[in-house]
Formats: sequence, C-alpha cells, structure tokens
Amino acid sequence: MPKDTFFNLPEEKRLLIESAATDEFGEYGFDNASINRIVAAAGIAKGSFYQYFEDKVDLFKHMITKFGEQKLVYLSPVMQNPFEHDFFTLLEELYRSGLAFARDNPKAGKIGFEIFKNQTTPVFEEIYQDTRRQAGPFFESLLDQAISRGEVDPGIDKGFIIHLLIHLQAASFDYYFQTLKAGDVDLIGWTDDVMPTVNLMINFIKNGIQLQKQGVLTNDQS
Amino acid sequence: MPKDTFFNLPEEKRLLIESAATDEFGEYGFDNASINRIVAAAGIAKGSFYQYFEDKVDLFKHMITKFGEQKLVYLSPVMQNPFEHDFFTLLEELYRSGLAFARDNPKAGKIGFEIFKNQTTPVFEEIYQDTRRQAGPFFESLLDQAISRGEVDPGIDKGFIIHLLIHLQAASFDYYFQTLKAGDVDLIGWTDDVMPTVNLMINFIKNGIQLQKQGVLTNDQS
Amino acid sequence: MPKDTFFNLPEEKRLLIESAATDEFGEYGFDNASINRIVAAAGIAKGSFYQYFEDKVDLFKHMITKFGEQKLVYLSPVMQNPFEHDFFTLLEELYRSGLAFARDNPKAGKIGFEIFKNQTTPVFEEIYQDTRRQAGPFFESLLDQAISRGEVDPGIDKGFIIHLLIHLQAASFDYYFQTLKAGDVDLIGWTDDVMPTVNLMINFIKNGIQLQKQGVLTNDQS
Amino acid sequence: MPKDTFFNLPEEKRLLIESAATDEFGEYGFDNASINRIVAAAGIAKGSFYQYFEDKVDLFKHMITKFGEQKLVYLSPVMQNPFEHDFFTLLEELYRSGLAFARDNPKAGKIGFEIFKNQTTPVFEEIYQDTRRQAGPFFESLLDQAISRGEVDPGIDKGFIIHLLIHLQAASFDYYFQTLKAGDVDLIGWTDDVMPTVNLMINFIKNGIQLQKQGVLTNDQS
DNA sequence: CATGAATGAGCTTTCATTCAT
DNA sequence: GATGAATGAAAGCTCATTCAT
Repeated sequence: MPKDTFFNLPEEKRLLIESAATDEFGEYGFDNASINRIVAAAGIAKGSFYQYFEDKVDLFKHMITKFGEQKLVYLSPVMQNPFEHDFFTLLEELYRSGLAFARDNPKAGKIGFEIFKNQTTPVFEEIYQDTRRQAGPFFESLLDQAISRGEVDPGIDKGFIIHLLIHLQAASFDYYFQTLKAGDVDLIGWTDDVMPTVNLMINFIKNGIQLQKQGVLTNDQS
Repeated sequence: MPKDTFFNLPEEKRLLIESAATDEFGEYGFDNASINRIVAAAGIAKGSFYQYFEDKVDLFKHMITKFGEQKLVYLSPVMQNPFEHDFFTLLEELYRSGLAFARDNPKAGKIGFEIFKNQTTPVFEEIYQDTRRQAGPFFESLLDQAISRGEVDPGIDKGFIIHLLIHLQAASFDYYFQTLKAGDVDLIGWTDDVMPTVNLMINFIKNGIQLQKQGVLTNDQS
Repeated sequence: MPKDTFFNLPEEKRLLIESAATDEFGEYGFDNASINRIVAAAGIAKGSFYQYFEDKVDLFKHMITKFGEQKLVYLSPVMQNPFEHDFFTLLEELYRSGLAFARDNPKAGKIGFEIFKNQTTPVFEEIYQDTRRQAGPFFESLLDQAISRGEVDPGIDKGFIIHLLIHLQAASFDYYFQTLKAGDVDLIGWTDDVMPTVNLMINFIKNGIQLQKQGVLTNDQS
Repeated sequence: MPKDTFFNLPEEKRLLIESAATDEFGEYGFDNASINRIVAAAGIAKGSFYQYFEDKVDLFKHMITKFGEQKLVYLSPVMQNPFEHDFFTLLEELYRSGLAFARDNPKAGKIGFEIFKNQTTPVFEEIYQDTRRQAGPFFESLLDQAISRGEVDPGIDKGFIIHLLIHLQAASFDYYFQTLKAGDVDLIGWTDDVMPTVNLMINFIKNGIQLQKQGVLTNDQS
C-alpha cells in the first residue's frame, strides 16, 4: 500500500502520478515499466517516488486497486440487489460493466486483465490469488442460488465454471479490443456499445454452441 | 529464425541449448529471461549465441515453433482424417493432445500458453498473430463443416467462437495446473489423465451451463 | 554537540531517540546506520532530527559521550581515590567496569569499541583522538606513580604501553563476546561475571607469558 | 573468488585494477568504497568489473588474499623451520614481517588490519573467521611446543593468548603508523626499521610490565 | 566457426539534508 | 519548535549486444 505521503498529496499531483503510471504500465507492462520514465513523466524527483511508494510493486498494486474501484462506478443498480435477478442477467451486468470500463479506460483495462494472463511475473501471482479469493466466493454464491432456482445445470463442476467465468471476462476484453483493432477505430472518443460482445459471450456461456437437434424442444433462445 | 549455424550444430549441443532456453523461459518468462543465464547453463560462449540466433526474440520464436512440432506427436490418428469425425470429437482430441503435451512438458506448456496472455510484450503480439493466422482458418473450416452437418448451431458468430476456442485451450491449461497445485501433486512422474479437464471443457463448449428446462431431452454430458 | 533543542526535549522523547540511535548504530555501525531508520524507529519527523543534531556525526558523538558517562556508574569506589591503590588494582577496576558496562549494554559496548578499530571512517579518527587526549594523560599519571612506587618496570616505553592499555580493553571486549558466542549463551539475562576475562588480561599485562625459569634468577633478553 | 576472466586479463590491466582497488579500499574502507570510482580509476567499464568479480565482496576478498600472499615474501628463512626456533623468535619474525609488509604497502596493511577491527560489516566477520581458522591452529601448535620446551608459562589460557597474539599484531600496526603520523614522516620511501616497535611488543608479551621485585634480578629489556 | 572480453545505458533503490509551512 | 515533502546524487548491479581475435 502506498505510504501516507502519497495520499496526503494534492489531488492534482496524485492524479498526475497515477496517470503517468497508467500510461507506463499500459504501454510496457509491469516488467518493462520503468520508474525512471514514470517520475520523468510525472515531473517528480526519483526520491519522491520512494517517499510515496514502497517500490514498483506497491505502485502497481495501488493502480490495480484503484481500477477496481473505478470499475464499480460502471455497475448499474442491478448489482445492488444481486439476489433479485436471474444469474445470466447478473453475469451480463458484470461483463458489461467490466467491458465498458475497459472501453473508456483502455490502458487500465489492459493492465487489469494482464493480471489473469501472466504467470511468470511473481507479483501477478499474488494479485491473482487476491482476486480469486474475492471473486471466487462471490461467484460461488451466485452459482448456488442459480442452481437452486433451476437456472443453472446442477451437474456442473462449480470450481471449473468459476475459473472459466473469471477467465472469460478477460477473453471478452481481448475479443473486444481485437475487433476494434481490426476495424482500425480510434479508441479516443469511442462510443459504440460493448453489448454485442457481451451478448455473444453470455449466450455462449448459457448454451454452448451445439445445435439442439430436436426442433420441437427449445432450450431457450438467445 | 535461427541461423544455419544453429541447425548445423551437433544435435547434442543443439538440444542442450534448447533445454537451457526452455528452463529459462519457463522460469522467468520472456521479459525476465536472461541470455546470460542461458549461455551459462548451456555452456556456450556468449558470442556463439549470437551466431546461432539473431537475438532473444529469435530464440524464443524458435522454441515456440519447436514446441508446436512436439505437440503434433501427441495427436492421435483421429486428426489424420479430420473430416471423418464429429466436430466435438475433433475439438476434444485437440484439447486432449495439447493438455497432454503440457502435462509432460510443463515448462514448454507454460511458455506456449504465455503467448495468449500477454499483450504488453511486443514479440508476443507477432507470435500471437502468427498463431491466429494458422489456427484461424483451420478452425473455420472445421466449424463450417460442423455447421453444414448440423453439429453446431449456425447462429453463432464464427469469429468470436474461433477466438474463444483458442483461448479456452489456454484456460484449460491454467485450470489443469491450478488444480494440480491445489492438490499438491508432484509434477514429476505425474501420470493421471487430463481427460477430466478436457471433458469439462468440451461439455461446457457444447452446452453451456444453463439448465435445460424440459426433462425429456438430455444433451449428454459425460 | 547536539543543539539546545535536543536537551530541552522531554526526557522520555530524548531517551527514545537515544535508544533508537543505539539500536541502529549497534546493528549497522556508523557508516551503514541510516538516519531514515532512526527517525522512523524514534517516531520523530525527519526535520526534527536536524533541529536536534547537526548531522549523523553529531548524533554519534553524543552517543559516545553518553556511553562514557554511563560507564562511570560502573566504577567502584576504588577509583575515587586512585592514588591509594596499586596500579594493577586500578587497571583491573577499569577493565572490569568497562567490561561490565559492555556486558549489560552490549550494543553500546559494540559501538564504543568500534571507535578503536576503524581508521577509515574519518569521524572515528576524531573521536579516537579525543579519547586519547583524555585517557592518555590519565594513564600516564597512573603509570608514573606506579613506576615511582616500584610496581611497574621503569624501562617501559610509556607511550607504547599507554597505546596498548587502551587497545587491550577493546581486545578484552572482543574476547569476552567471542567466547559468549562460541558458548552459544543467550545474552539476555546473562549474569555470569566478567572477572575471568579481566583476570586473564591483567595477569598477561603484568607478567607476560614467558616462563620464569629459575625461581631466583630471570634471564632473558630479547 | 574472482572469475576466470579476471585471471585471464593481461597482467598490466589486472595490476591496474588491483591498484585502483587498493587505493579505494585503503582510503575509504570497505563500506564506503565505491565501485564507480574503482572502475573510473582503473579505466574499465562498469560492466567489465562484473565480468571479473561477482561483486564488491568478491573483489575485497581477492585483495585480502593477494595481500596475504605478498606478505609471505617478507618472511625470512627462519619460518621455513619453525620448530627449530625459540617461540619468541618466531613471534618476532611474524610480527616483523607483517609490519615490514605494512610499512612498504601501507594501504594494503590498513585494509588487512581493518579486518580484525570491524564487527559491524558482515563481510569482515567471514574473513575474520577464515583468518582465525588458519592462524589459530598454527599459533596453537607453536604454543604447545613452546610450553613443552619450557619457554612459555604452562599456566596460560591458550585460547585467550592466541586471541591476543592475533590482535596485538593489529595493535602493532596501529602504533607503528600512529607514531609515523605524529612524526609527520612521508610514507613514500619510508625506510626506517620496524624493529623498535616489534621489540617493544615482543618484550611486553614476554614479560608484561610488572617490575620484578628482587632487585638482584634484571629481566632486561631492550 | 568459436570465443569471451568489452561496453555503457539502464535498472531499482537509499541516502543525508533542506526548507517552506 | 515541529513537520514531512522534496530533492537528486549516488549506490550496486544486470543487461543485450558487438567485435577483435
């Protein structure tokens, strides 16, 4: 956790540092991020950096935490009463908000999702485990409720599905930005919606891709 | 691509270098891998390295290629006539062989799957695109056939599904090794099968997780 | 010398700072001691430190002075009338008290004796000279008296012997603590006496180690 | 131990580095010695330094070893048959050669003796123990012989005396150079003899300083 | 073709000290 | 008198790469 000195900083300066960190981590990833460049971009002395943060890891964890908080803003009121809604509605809401945040803060999104994807950098392992410790039980309770309500197949392997639900959000992110890239759209000012990607993903999670043979019986739609 | 000098090397020496590279990349990842350590472990001169490879990237790409070739060995005869089999059978075979290879070569597996998971290291982008260029059309033709045969829902977004199919293999890998870790099983001599994980994944891809309302219809699951 | 501000401090705070300084210098030595750590341990502001002391040197000299004063407490009444006692009795008393102080305040002892042992750190040179300026004349007058009383060989080189007497106390310290270490004795609660070491040293200084051949005649040369 | 690369260096360059290291350690001591300054003085790249040595400690240990070897040159033939000579003759020879070496190589001497004097720098602890492991048994066998020959008082505490004999050499060094300093003599080209100091020390070790009561008997002194 | 010495920019981190509040 | 943010030089060390032999 950053030191008090950091939180005592005037907001402007604090934001400047966080912005520099976001740019640096977003462009170079954790390993290749350079504190030299960060302090240069933020216009602070190198010694000052170490009065604000323990080290590079400390800064990185702070950014992840900060992004997590910012992401909450994107949640619609739906999540305020999670148990009043259908499981797939909740999942859709989670994915939608995560993706919308990443759309508006592409560097932050990139950094945040990198966590799930790099096992070789030791610091990620720790953050990843933290995330699992938080997200795991939450998803589990959602799943339990969904099964008891007959929304989700009771035959699933819960641990496996939770693992997938976490990773598929990262996959959504990749797909979303990849499509963007292909379309050569400028990220700045991007306003189009993330719903197509979210819908594709939710539908996939719901039904898989196998064609249901018998025309008579449908098991839902999409 | 490595220079000719590398391929002209006595096999023993070549394998030694490759082994050192596998260890190093497996332990530290691409960014933190040190050529210094690799040449020390392989017992070759620093200058020799640069007569074999252009640079670190060149070596890394070579390793990825090599792992790809080794993975082919794990394919059963099923894949020799891909169009004679059911889509999900083929998919199962692909995942099974990939996972079995990763099980037997955990470092190689780790390195291989890292590709799909790290966008910040520029070299990965390139390799990733290569992989997509190869795997994409292959999956697409499989999907086309499967749809025409009525095995796969024709309503899917092919690009999205191909993206998922590629990423879910990486997710299988994570899940498989994570479970191992949790169970505290020694990797050396590990002989248990990868099929449980593969089956969970295939079943998920097929059917999703939504409970099919009408009891009459089963849509399988192993 | 510390500034007035330091001496005006409430005793509790002053002792806290001195305690932190003792710990730091005792653990790291002068060169590697960190003012950052000292102020952190003492719970004072960095700026306050520089309102109490000129710099690190100033603090260090103060600690040495303080230890010197504390050592006086260990002196028995014998030293109140130094000229009423035998030279070797006085020497024994000096060594005993010094060692007893070091036994009860091992960190302080370590710091104090470090002075005699490190010529490369400039600050030590100065403190060392101070010590010599104080201890030298005192030892000299003791020696003069001892010679005139026939206790000490008049043929000695006084300057050399004074040098030795000072250094041998440091050597006692080393030997005492080294023996402790070897014996794996826990320092906390150590109650055993320092007299064996003191006696060994005094006896050595008195008689050297040469076997006196004839009870009657001593020979030797050199 | 330095790496092979160092020993493969042309002698001229090797000596240049060693000379720079001697100057730096001699002037600043181990803790404050700067590798930056050493490489600048030696005219080599910083990276080169780390191809020659593991780290600063490695270089320092090498210098100590080197000085130890150079000191051997100062030993007279007396030491080739140590058991043919009187104990105090041998001791005199040891001290004389050590002091003569230090006289001709004052920086080396300073560095070498610093070892015995600084407990707070961890690297010294290790070198100090090494020295004790070597010197201890040697002194012990000398003492055993001396006692059996009736040269040394059998009542001594051998461990204590060995400790002293080691430390007194360092004390000689201090005294010798302190005297020099006082006399304001230029060290370069200093040719005066070290024997006065050695004789004072040997005589002290032999006889101590107590006046032998019987007027009849003299115990000389040089 | 093999070698391994040379390079210097770059890294993260610590430091004692100043000074405006 | 107390504070603690600001500073930038300096530390030890690693790196991928070059090149003369």
